[in-house]
Amino acid sequence: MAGSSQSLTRSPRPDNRRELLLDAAARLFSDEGFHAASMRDIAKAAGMLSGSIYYHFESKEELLLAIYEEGARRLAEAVENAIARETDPWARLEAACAAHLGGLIAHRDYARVMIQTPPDAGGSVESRIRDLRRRYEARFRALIEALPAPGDIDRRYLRMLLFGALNWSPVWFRPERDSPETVAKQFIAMLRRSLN
Amino acid sequence: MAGSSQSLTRSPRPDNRRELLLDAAARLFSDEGFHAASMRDIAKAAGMLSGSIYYHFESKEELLLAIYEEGARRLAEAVENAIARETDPWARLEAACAAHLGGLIAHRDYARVMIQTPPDAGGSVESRIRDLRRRYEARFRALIEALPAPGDIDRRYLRMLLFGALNWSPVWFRPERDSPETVAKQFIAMLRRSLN
Amino acid sequence: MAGSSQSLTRSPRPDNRRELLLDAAARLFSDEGFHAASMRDIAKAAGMLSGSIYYHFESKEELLLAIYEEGARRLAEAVENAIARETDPWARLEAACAAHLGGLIAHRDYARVMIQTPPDAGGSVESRIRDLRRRYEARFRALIEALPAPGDIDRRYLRMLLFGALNWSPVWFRPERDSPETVAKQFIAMLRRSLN
Amino acid sequence: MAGSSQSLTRSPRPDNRRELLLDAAARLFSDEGFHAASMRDIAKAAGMLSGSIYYHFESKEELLLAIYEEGARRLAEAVENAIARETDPWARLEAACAAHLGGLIAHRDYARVMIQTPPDAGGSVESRIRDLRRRYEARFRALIEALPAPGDIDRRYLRMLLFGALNWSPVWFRPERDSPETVAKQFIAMLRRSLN
DNA sequence: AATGAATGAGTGTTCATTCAT
DNA sequence: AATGAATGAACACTCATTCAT
Repeated sequence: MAGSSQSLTRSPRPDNRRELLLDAAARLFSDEGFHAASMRDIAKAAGMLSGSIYYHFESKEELLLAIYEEGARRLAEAVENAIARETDPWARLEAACAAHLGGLIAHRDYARVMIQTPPDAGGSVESRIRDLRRRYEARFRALIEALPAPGDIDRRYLRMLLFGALNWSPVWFRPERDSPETVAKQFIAMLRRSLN
Repeated sequence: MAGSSQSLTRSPRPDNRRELLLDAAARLFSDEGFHAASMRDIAKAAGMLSGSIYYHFESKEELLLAIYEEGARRLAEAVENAIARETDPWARLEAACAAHLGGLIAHRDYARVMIQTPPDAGGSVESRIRDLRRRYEARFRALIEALPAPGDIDRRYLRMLLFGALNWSPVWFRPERDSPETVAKQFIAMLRRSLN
Repeated sequence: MAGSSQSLTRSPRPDNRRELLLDAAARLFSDEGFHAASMRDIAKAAGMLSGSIYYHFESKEELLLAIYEEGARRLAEAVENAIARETDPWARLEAACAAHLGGLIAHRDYARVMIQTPPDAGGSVESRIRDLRRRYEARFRALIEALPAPGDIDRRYLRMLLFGALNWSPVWFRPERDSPETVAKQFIAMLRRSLN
Repeated sequence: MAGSSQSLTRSPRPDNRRELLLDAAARLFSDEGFHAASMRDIAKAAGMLSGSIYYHFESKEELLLAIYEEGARRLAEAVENAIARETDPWARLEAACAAHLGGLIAHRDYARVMIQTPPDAGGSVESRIRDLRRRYEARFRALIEALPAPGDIDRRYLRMLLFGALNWSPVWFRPERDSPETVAKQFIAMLRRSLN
């Protein structure tokens, strides 16, 4: 009785400490890089001491992995929702690009961690991160495969051109200047013509 | 006989220690990142002790800057030579791209350090690095400005598309599979059509 | 029995780690000088590792400052108590000198750090140390100002004579040979006559 | 023939490099302390590289010893000349004090190194430094012993009072404000009265 | 008489991590 | 769920010193 009433009155927020920590880490990882951001700084930004992080995460690398997972989940969800509304292959690709770019604004820190983290970083969680990356990119790969009529253009280089541009966008994208839809429309417009 | 010939070919370390150090640092910075690569590791890779580095470079950041400078110098030289041979704006841009991609193969570590180093990293040498980056990118900016007939495509997004693809290329470019000339030709072909 | 008494006397390190560290640092700073004493040595003398110091003190200089503060606090307290018991200006000055010399015995290491640390040492904590020094010396300055009848003697040089002797005393003072009261009485006797 | 003519034309300055080095070291030792002053800094201040010092001095400690010796020599010479002109014991002591204080101005860096160097610093040259110090102080000890009529004042404390004041004088002595003769006259005036 | 280049131990400090409480 | 306190290895960097030239 006492126990149940206690569990009802206490802690109005279930596990928001983990989220807080994730947000703080995402910001520091994306701003300063994985190695330059210290557990102390992350803890301080989340309002706790560095040792306390280890109640929520086993290690710094697991923290990175969790951010990567969360970032991939959010971006994938946005892309999924966007392409579900379109049927034309080019429209689907453009919607995916717009959703990806939109995700960079909405989830800036998580997205930048995803993109900046080199494929060989992360030590013990390296393979799991590579998996997430591959799975996320697979969506775009499929969307490009679904395009009609390659013509004399190698589909692979088309993919690399688009991938590169999307992944590099955090460097130059400014929400106050660029809109995800406009950028996506322009990118697709340039490439679309090359396949007709 | 052996003695005299030896005295001619002697001097096992004339003045190439600085270069050796630069090469080792470039490899480690590009493989593991600036912060993850330690001065001890760099020194060991160059066959000396960590303290000895400081005879040649004032700090780790100065080492990074030196690599950046050398990388920018080599890539710029390659690009300069390439575009000097062409007059047509599109041909010049394609030659520049091929030279840039070729430089990624010839000077892989230096080039990757240049590209991976985020614009806000580097502490005290940050501004000098940003300068080098800007100067190198200015070449491509000029080449794109020189293109005829923008049409309904925003030149800025064309530049971002190409920049992104070029800068991302170290991630996917494999010399045994991709040739700089082929990639450049395909990239330019895709974009050229969009402006006619 | 043994168990319960043990649980009462337990806690081998309650919160005296900071004090322990301060004592160790004071001894090493006073014996070898600020620069010659290493954080590793200080830590070892306090029974911990060098990194552990930084949980208690932000830097070596903050450690110096803390010692200086503690030393100044103890000496000032002793002097304050001593002069409070006297009303005659000369008796007050003599009591202050005796208390100062007595403090050199009771808090030898702290006092020697105070006196040996040159006014221009200490880097970032320099100004705070200078402040402490000035405040401590102000007591003696005031006591000397309160003396009657300067005569043809410049009060400033009287102060310098006494200051110098007091500050130099750690060099020659030996508790087994000199008593604070005797030394103070002799010093004051010599100077008192010069003002009548 | 070639040799002798060479030795005549070359090097118009016989061994001024050693002096230059000594001056530079004295300044740095006195300004920053023995441990804080590095051989690199000393060398740079003397216009050479750190390794070159070792042609002139066997070690950093030998450099310290040399400065101490030179300082003691200069001060002793000044004191000797000064007391030779006086016959009255008090006049001789006052002349010695004035000469000592005058030496602090004329040979500021050397004198400060002498006074600031704690008796236990210097490692292998420690005993030789202690010797020099003792020998210098012996002069003053003898001058005080030569004073007439101790009265009820312990001669030892008179010596400590004067020694302390003289040794502490670098802390407060400012040539633009204090003259060696005035300070010496005032100091001696205060003490003289106490022995009559 | 001095240099260029290096050494290896040492500096103060920070790191991710642990663990009893 | 988090803290206070510590660990031990690592960090970038500096040190006095050496030595072939």
